[in-house]
Amino acid sequence: MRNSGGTTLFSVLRIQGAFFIGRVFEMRELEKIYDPKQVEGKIYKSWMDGGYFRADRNSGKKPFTIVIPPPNVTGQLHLGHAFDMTIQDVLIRFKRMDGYEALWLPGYDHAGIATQIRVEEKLAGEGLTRFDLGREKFLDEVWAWKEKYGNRIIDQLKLLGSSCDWDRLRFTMDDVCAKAVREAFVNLYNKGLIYKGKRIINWCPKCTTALSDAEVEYDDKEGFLWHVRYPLSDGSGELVIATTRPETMLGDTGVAVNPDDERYKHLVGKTCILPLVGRELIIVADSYVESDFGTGCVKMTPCHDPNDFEVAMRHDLPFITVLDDNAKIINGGKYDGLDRYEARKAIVADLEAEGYLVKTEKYDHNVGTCYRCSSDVEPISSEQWFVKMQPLATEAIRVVEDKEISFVPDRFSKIYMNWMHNVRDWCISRQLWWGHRIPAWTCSDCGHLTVSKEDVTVCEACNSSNIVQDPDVLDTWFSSALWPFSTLGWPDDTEDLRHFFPTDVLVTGYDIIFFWVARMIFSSCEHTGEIPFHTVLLHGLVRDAHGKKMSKSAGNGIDPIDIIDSFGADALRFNMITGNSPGNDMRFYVERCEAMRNFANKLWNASRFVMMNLKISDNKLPRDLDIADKWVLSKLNSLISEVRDNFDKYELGIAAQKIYDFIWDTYCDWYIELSKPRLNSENEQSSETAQRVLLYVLTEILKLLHPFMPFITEEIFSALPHNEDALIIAPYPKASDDLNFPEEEAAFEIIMDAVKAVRSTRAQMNVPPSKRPKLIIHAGSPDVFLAGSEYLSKLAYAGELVISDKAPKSTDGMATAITGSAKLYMPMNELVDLEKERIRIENELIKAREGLKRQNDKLANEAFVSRAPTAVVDVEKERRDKFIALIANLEDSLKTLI
RNA sequence: GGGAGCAUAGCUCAGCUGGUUAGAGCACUUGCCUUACAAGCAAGGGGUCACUGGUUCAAGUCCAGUUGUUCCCACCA
Repeated sequence: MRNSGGTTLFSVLRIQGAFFIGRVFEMRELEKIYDPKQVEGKIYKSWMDGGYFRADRNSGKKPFTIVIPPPNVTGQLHLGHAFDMTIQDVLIRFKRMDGYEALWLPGYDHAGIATQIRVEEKLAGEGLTRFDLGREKFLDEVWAWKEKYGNRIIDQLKLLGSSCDWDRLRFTMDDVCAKAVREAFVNLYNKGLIYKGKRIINWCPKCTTALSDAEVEYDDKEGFLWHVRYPLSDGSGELVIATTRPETMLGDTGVAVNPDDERYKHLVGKTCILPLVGRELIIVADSYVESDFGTGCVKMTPCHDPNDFEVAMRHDLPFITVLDDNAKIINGGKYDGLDRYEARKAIVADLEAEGYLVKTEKYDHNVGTCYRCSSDVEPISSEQWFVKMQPLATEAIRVVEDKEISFVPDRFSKIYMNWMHNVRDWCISRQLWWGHRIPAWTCSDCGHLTVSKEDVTVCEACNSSNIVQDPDVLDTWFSSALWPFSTLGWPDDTEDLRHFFPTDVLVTGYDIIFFWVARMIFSSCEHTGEIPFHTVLLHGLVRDAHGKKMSKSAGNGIDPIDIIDSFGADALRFNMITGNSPGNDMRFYVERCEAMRNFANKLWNASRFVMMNLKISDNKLPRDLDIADKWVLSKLNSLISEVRDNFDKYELGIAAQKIYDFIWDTYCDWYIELSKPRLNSENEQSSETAQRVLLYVLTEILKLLHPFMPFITEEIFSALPHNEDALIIAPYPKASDDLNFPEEEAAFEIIMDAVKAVRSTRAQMNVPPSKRPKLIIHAGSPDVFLAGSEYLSKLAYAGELVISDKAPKSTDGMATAITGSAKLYMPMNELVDLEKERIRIENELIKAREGLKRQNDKLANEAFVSRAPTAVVDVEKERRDKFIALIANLEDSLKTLI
C-alpha cells in the first residue's frame, strides 16, 4: 500500500480505525465533515509533482487530445469557464484512466480589442491615451499588463482541478503562434485567398477599428423615420424620402426608385436637389428599392451604407465620405466636426426650420453594435484586408457533410452549414496596436507590396529600403483559428504535431461556433490538409437563477471562486455536469451546489465507515460471496457498462447521475446497511467477505467518479489499500462477466421488496425503529428468505425471525406487510388498530387490482401479443403474475383480519 | 424574412436508438440522534409529460399542425 498524501487526519483515522479501535470515536467527531479546503490544494500539488498531466509522446499509448478554448489573457474565471473546463477535464481524465495518452493543451488568447481597451482605460485614468505613448511604449504597457494578469486566469483554472499539461502552455502571441500566423497569412495571400480592398465594413468609432460581420451584434432600438423633401431640379415638384439616418444625407450622391414604380418612372434620369447642401442628385432606377416601404424613394449614401454602396457601383454614383474614424462629420460644410448624434439633431432642426421636413414617425429598427464596447457600429467604406471565403468554405462544408467532423448535439451542424453556405469575405485587419501585425510592407518609392513570413527591409521589386509595414494588426480570431495546430508547433513538422494532431474533441459554447469553430475548421483544412478535430461538443450558456445572462454590469455574476470556497471544486464541477444536457443553457443555483457538497460528504462518510471496519490490508475479492454481495457487484457491473456507454455518447450528465444514484442509493442506503450485521457478527468469514466487497465496490466507485470529482476521490483513494500510484492514473473500471449475477440480483430484489413492505407498514403505524417485534414470514418458496434472513432482521427491524412455507396459526393483533412473494406478520398487539389495518390493506388491494387490470388489458390485446417482441411480452406476463400473487396475498390477509 | 431550441412535479431540470406504475435535486408532510453521515435515515404527498391530430401492438419519446417562449442568422432606407 502506498500513501501519497501527507499524514492527514483522514489517513490517521484509517490507521487508528485499523489498529486502535478504541480511539476511533474521538477521531470521528473531528472528521465527520469533509473539508475540501484541507484537501484540494494538497491533492492538486500531488498531481503536479507526480507529472500526471504531462502527455508523453513516447508512451506507446493511443493519443487523445483536447485543446483548450483559450481564455482571454486578462480575463477572470467565470461560471462559463467553469462549465467549459469541467466538461473537458471530465473527458480528459476519463481517457487518461482508460489507457490513452491524454493531452489537454492549455493556453490563453491575447484578445486584441478586449485587452487593448482595458489598457487604454487604465491609461485614461492617468490622463493619457495610447497616442501619447506611441505604438512601442503602448505595447510595452500591454505586455506588462499581460504579465500581471496572465497568470491569474491560469491559477483559477487550477483551482477547478483542470488537468492540463501546463508544460505545454501556449499564448496566441508567443513566438510559436506568431510563426504560424505569418505562415498562414502568407500561404493564403500567395494563393490569392487574402486580398486588400476598399469595401463597406463595420466600423466601431469607439474602438476605432474595423470589425468582421461576426463581431457586430444587432439590437432593436427605438428610432424615428424622418420624411424629407428633395425638390426636383427643374422645379416641377419634389420627392419625399424617408430615412432613419438624416445626418448621412450629407453624403448623398443620388436617389433611387424601383424601376417598376409607376409613381416615379418618369423621373428616372432627372435630378433633384439635396436640401441644406444644394448638391444635384441623379435619380436612378434600381430593383433593390422596394416600392411599398416608406415613400418608395431612397437616398443613396454610398460611403455609409452597404446597399447604397452596391447601388452606387451599379449606377456610377460618386462616393463622398462624411464620417471620420470617430464618427464625426467631415466634408459636411457647417456641420463639420459635429458628432454623428449632434449632427443628426442639428440637421433635423435645420430641415424643419427650412420647411423640408414633412413628418417624423416613430420607428423601431435594428442597430448594429460593437460586441466589445456596445457602441453603435458605423458602416463606412474603407480599405481593409479580407479573406476570400468561398474557396475555403467548400472544403469546410464537405468535411461536415461527410461526417468527418460531427457536432454534438447534431442540430448545430445545420447552423454551421447555414452560416458556411452564406459566408461573406472575412475582414481580418484591425486598426489596433495589440495583436499580430500584418506581414505586408509597402514601398514608398514604387508602391509595390511585399508580403513575407520574415521581416523585410527592402522592397522585393525595386530594392528600395524606403518601405513601411502595414500599421494594422490581424483579427484576434485569425490566430485562434490556427490554435489546434499552431499550439503543437505547426508549420514546423514537430513530433507533437505528428503525434497529437488532428486533435479529438473540441469543447466550447454554441455562441462561438462562427467566431471560432468554423474558422478553425476551414483554416485547418486549408493549411494542414486535415480536420482539426473529429467531434465538436457544444454546451450552452450559464445563466442566473432567473434565466438571465450573467454579466458584471447586471451585477448578477457569481464568482466560481466563491463557490469553490464554500462548497469545494468537486461540488461545483458536479453541479455543472449533472442536470444538464449538451447544447442547452443552464441556470445556476447555489442550492444545487449545496446538494452536491452533501453528496461529497456522503461519499466521505461512507468511506470513513468502510475504513473504520477494515481489518484487511489488500483489496482482493473473495470467492465466498453471498447473495447481497452478488447483488451489489452485479449492480456495479451494470453501472460500469452504462457509464462507459454514456461516455461514448458524451452523455456526461447522465453518467454522473447514475454514479450518484449508485453511490447514495445502492451502496450507502442498501449495501452498507446490509454489511453492518456481518461486520459485527462473530462469523469472521462473513465479516471479511463483507469488508472485501465494501472495499472493492468503494474503490470502483472512486474510479468511476474520479473524472467528475477528482479531489475527494483521490484523497479517499490515497488512504485505501491500492496498487496504483494514484487514482488519476488508475485504470477506469471495465464491466466483467465474472461479476454478473442476474439470478442472485433478482432474488435479492425479493428480499428488498419485503423490507420495503415492512418499513411501509411500520411507518404507517408510527412504529419507531427501536421497537423490534418478532417477524413471521410466510412464503411459498422460503429459501430466498432463509438466505437473506440476516439482512431481513436488520433492515426490517425484526426481533426474532420465523420463516416458513406454512401460515401462522393465528394472526390476531399482528400487523401485516405483503408482497407478491410473501406475507409478513408482526405481533404488535398494543399498536394494531384493526380498522386502520383493514383500510390500509384495502387501499393496497385497489392499487394492485388496477395494476392487474392494466396488465390484463395489455395481454388481451391480440395485436400486442402477436406483434411485440416475445421478450417484451414475457416481461408483461411476469408483471401480471406478480400482481396476481400480490392480490391473492392481500385478499388472504383481509380474511384473517376479521 | 429565414432557421433552431424549449414547453415534463410548487421551483430548476434529466429522460439515449419508442417498451416497468414517467425520474432527480430543492421545497413539502410524517416518524426517527437505527453504533459512517441530521450536510443524515425511513415512509409519504405532488405530474391529463403545452394543445390537436397522425404513425405504431405500444408515444413524454417519432411525424404534421396550433399556441406560448427563448435564441441565432439576414438587415427595407
